[in-house]
Amino acid sequence: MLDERKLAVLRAIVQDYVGTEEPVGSKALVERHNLGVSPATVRNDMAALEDDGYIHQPHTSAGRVPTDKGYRLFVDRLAEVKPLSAPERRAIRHFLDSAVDLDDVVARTVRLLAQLTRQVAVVQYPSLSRSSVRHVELLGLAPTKVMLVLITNTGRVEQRIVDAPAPVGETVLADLRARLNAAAAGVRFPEVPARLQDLPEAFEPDDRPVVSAVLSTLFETLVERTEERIMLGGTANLTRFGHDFPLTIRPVLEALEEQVVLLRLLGETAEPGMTTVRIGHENDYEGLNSTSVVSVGYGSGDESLAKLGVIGPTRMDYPGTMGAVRAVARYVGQILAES
Amino acid sequence: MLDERKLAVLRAIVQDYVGTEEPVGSKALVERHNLGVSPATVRNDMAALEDDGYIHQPHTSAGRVPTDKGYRLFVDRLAEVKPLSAPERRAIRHFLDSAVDLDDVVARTVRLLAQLTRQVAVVQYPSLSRSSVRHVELLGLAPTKVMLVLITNTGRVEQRIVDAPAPVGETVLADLRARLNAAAAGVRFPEVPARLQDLPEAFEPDDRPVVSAVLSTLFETLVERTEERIMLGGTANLTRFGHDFPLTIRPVLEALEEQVVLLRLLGETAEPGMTTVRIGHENDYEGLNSTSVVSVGYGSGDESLAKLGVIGPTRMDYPGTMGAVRAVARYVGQILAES
DNA sequence: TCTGGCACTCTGCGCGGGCGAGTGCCAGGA
DNA sequence: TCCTGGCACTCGCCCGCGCAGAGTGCCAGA
Repeated sequence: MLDERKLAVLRAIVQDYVGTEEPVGSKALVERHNLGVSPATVRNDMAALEDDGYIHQPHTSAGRVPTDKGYRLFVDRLAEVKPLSAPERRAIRHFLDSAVDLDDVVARTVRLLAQLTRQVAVVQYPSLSRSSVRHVELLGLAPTKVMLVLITNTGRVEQRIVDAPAPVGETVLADLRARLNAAAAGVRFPEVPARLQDLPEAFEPDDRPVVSAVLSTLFETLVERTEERIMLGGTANLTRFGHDFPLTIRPVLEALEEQVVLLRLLGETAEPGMTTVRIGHENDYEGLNSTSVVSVGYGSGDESLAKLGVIGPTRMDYPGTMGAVRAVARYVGQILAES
Repeated sequence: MLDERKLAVLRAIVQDYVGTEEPVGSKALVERHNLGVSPATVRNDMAALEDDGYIHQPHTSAGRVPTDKGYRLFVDRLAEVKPLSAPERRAIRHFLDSAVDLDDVVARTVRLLAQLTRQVAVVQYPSLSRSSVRHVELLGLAPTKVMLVLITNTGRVEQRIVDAPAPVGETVLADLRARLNAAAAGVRFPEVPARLQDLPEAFEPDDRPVVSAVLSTLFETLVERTEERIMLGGTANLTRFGHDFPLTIRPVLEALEEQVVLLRLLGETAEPGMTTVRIGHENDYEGLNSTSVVSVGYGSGDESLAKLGVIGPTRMDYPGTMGAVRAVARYVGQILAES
């Protein structure tokens, strides 16, 4: 069905269209790529490609534009990931090395990705599922209010206010604090609930509701905070999207405001280095039907901590973008492993 | 120079233009507002207003559009801040009440502001410099390493590692923790050093260097961490900006990516409730020449903790926006005071 | 000082024609 | 069998034209 030449034609179409943002015709194609055949032949191939749904003609007398399916084939079989140049790699390395803390690493990564790809960059905070509890602190703020402070072995601190169902005595609080730390200190997040589930029984029946309230808040904190945070940047690059502005850009901006959507977009976790490309309608979210997402897992060592990626028009430079995303992910992983 | 009627005309022009987004002519003006005079009279007034630079004519045969100066006059003398409706206030209250921690309060505030005003919302995290100490926690990590956790009355948490000059015993740590909290709890940051300066003398000479090390780290934390954080949202509302899209929106998006610019935009701090409006060219930043910023200080009690506000086109509903911004600021202040 | 009338200006819009890019098809040649 | 050159055709884009409508400025009169 698709011989070598047809694939070459498709590749050429994608490349040209990405460059010019205009439908590409048979004549221009043979001029810019030495395909070794005449425009007429290319036209036949194009007709075949169109029949198979890889390209599409906006109007009868216009050139061809790749479809989502066409981009998909291009990404899967035709594109070679373009590695970054040595100076670029050095710049990345240097830029990330000067980060002072986790927030800074993430912020810099976002900037970097946005600048390199000239698209919208999204970076998920490293997952804490491998973290463990260093210390849990409880502070009575008011008779029925307790502040819970969780300190992780990575130095991260999370705090929550617990509304207790009954007044909490200072002795109970101290007891609970001691027992919590005895049972949970050094334990990895996912295992904490199991270690603590019997804890309420160590207390007087009157105090158990309070203990349970504190515990459930703690569990929530362990789970929730872990995966949720995302930072994004480079939204100004959306202005390079297309000429038919507001309609294209609005749903994208709306999507970007929803953490949930962003998280789903980055997709299920995968091994570090595993690059995922979702093209146009392959994204569940409707507003992103004309965008593609290139994402990759990053992590220290062989375990994936989180994902990062970029969001851009389906008409994007896939090889370049994939190269940049991968490179950044690798360096971020290294930085995190070192610190 | 500007009699009552001219002011009424200006007010009417601003109101109509904000509503319709189209230059407003004399005839439409007398039809929609009962000014009690004929279009011809209004035209004369308009000519005068234009001479004084309050309004402007895009083309010879077009209606008038307010200038920055016109909006300024409107805001200063003609606009009455529109209070929110009772249901709206209830909704705000309810929405903010369900926040679980500081991050959540800020995030919800941003969403709220963006939705209420249908513009881009910006919320600065409560500043540390005006906060007071709620609790200081010390954790021995290693013989000569102590983690210092500072919890502020606004729910913010800062942590530092202290390198002690000598091994620190658990009893000393407990003693220090107790004394620190006794002396500093509830005290405003700037006054903390004075309260604690004699503290080392309460300890054995051997332990004093350790105490001093902890104290100096604490003082540093109080002062240093001025790096103000900002959260923004509602960027999708930018798409309602104008019809001449990319050119208007791009510099705005670029500005919004720069924390520094945002901080400058919110401006110098002021008392809580003090509403500031910067119109068009009154903003230093060039890219925001066709936007206005409505900002207000918020805080618990009578002291301003930080600012929040919205950014929108100069052609915005100032009374409504100011009302919403003020109301949200007041509620956020309350929430922070309670927690 | 306000009003009604009048002439004038300018933008926006719809219309129609010409241009050009690009196509599909076909017959001839390797 | 596959490629090529040629040819007729289609259709979107651009340009210029003219018209309608909104809005103005000015002036004379109340």
